[in-house]
Amino acid sequence: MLDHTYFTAIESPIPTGKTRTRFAPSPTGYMHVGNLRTALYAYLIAKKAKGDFLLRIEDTDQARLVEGAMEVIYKTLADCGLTHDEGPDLGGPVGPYIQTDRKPIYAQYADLLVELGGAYRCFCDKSNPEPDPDPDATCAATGPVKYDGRCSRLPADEIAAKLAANTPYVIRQRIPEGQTTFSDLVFGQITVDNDTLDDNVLIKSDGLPTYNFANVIDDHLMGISHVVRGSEYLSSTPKYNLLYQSFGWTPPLYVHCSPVMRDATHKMSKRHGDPSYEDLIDQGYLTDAILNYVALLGWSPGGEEEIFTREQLIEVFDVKGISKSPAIFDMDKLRHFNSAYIRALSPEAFHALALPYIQQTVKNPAYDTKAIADILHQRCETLCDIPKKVDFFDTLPAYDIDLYENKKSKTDATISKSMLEAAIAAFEALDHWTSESVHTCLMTLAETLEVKNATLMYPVRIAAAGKAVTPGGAVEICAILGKPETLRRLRLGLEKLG
RNA sequence: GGCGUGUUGGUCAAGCGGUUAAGACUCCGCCCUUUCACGGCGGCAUCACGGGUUCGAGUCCCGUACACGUCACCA
Repeated sequence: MLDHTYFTAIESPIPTGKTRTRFAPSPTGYMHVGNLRTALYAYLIAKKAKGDFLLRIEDTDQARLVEGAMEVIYKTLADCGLTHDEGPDLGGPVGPYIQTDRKPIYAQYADLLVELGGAYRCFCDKSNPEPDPDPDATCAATGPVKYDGRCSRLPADEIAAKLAANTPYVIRQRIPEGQTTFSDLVFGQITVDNDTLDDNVLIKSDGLPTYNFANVIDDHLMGISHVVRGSEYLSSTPKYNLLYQSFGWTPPLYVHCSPVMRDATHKMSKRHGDPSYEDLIDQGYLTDAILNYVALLGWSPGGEEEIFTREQLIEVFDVKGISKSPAIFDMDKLRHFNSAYIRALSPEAFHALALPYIQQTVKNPAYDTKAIADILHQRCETLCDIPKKVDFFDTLPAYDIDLYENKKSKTDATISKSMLEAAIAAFEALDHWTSESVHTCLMTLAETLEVKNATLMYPVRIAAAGKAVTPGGAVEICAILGKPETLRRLRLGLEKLG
């Protein structure tokens, strides 16, 4: 006989009606973009309702554990500001928060469920084949391979005998006849015939629960109000609802999210080389930009505004805006968000972020990295754009003289030559070398020469940088280069022009 | 194969029986300009298909196609 006081004792101390969501990854790999989005939505739902966001680790598959995966999860959540209120590291009122630490709890509830008639012990060992290498193909060819349920019909004395003989067993869910309906906040009401459902294993022979069991027990005991997860669980949700019914519990609200795709037919995946959160960071994307973009992938705020801080997202987020169809991850749009976030940074913040990238190609300590950061600030989409944009500071590239030919600024080799001569003369006479003085010097010179600014500026910039496209104009570049180096490069240009 | 779900421009998407079918990204053109970028203006381009229901359908119903998910002692 089961001790029912045990269950009352460990029933959740969380007040009903409180919004609580959870992010429940299994530590099997890296944090892909879809995962991050699920975590974000769960966080937003909780915080919008002034509720709790918990972290639970689903590690019941001992074979798939990956070293270091937990650290990636903690670090990503922390970096993104998706701070949890309860979790393995923080503890909390409904712990433990790691499933393998909850093993005794599942065993108790499994026994209860057997007693309640919602599950049965299965002694079949034949039904433990090696994992099918290609279950999809098998099902397509042979149809579904359902367990025949023979152990569900075992007489009591036979069960007792097997138990007494220590026969290993699993616990399977008993699926009743009829139909099961559940409601999802994104997909609406879904009904299935119970005969399409299998008597799934709830407790494995190693005594650990499967996801199918653990998620129900944990979500209930932890007082989870909204279960936010990927839409791959849509098909098994009826089974979970049946479990809630057997226990006499109220099921949570479901929020199933469609996947983030790499193209029309494939999910984002590590195998295809799609970037994880960490990869994106390495590629020079800002956390806030990634978060903002990911929030909008498969969710629409309704209005025309697209840029939101995390705080604004909490305010504006609504489950109603989550879309049912999958969304394709668009790197171009991420770049757009990233450049907007970079431009919105303070000059100091940008300099701090950009410095290591600048130093990849600008090693000459004479150059003012703050000034270089300033000319880059409004001009890069990712931090990784930086090194090659400023590589000309350390070494003047070998450039071709037709670079001097430019229609818009009305320059060609001949005009450029005279412009450089004039600029060199003016610069030689310039003692005080600052951005302002260089600017005044050049502007005055253009006026004296009676040419448009571009006609003078263009050749000076080409000679100074040796590149057609540069961050900043002639003035900024010359100012950073300093007088001697500017003059050296301008004279070199003059030489080239014959 | 069974079951489930989805389908508005190239991409993200708004739309909730009557709209010139929003907006953003991309791309193109123009303006601004010291190259580029930023910014401003403009442009290309969409309701998967077929039947209904209705005075009227992207919007509701049915079917078809296609796609995805699921059918593990994985989650």
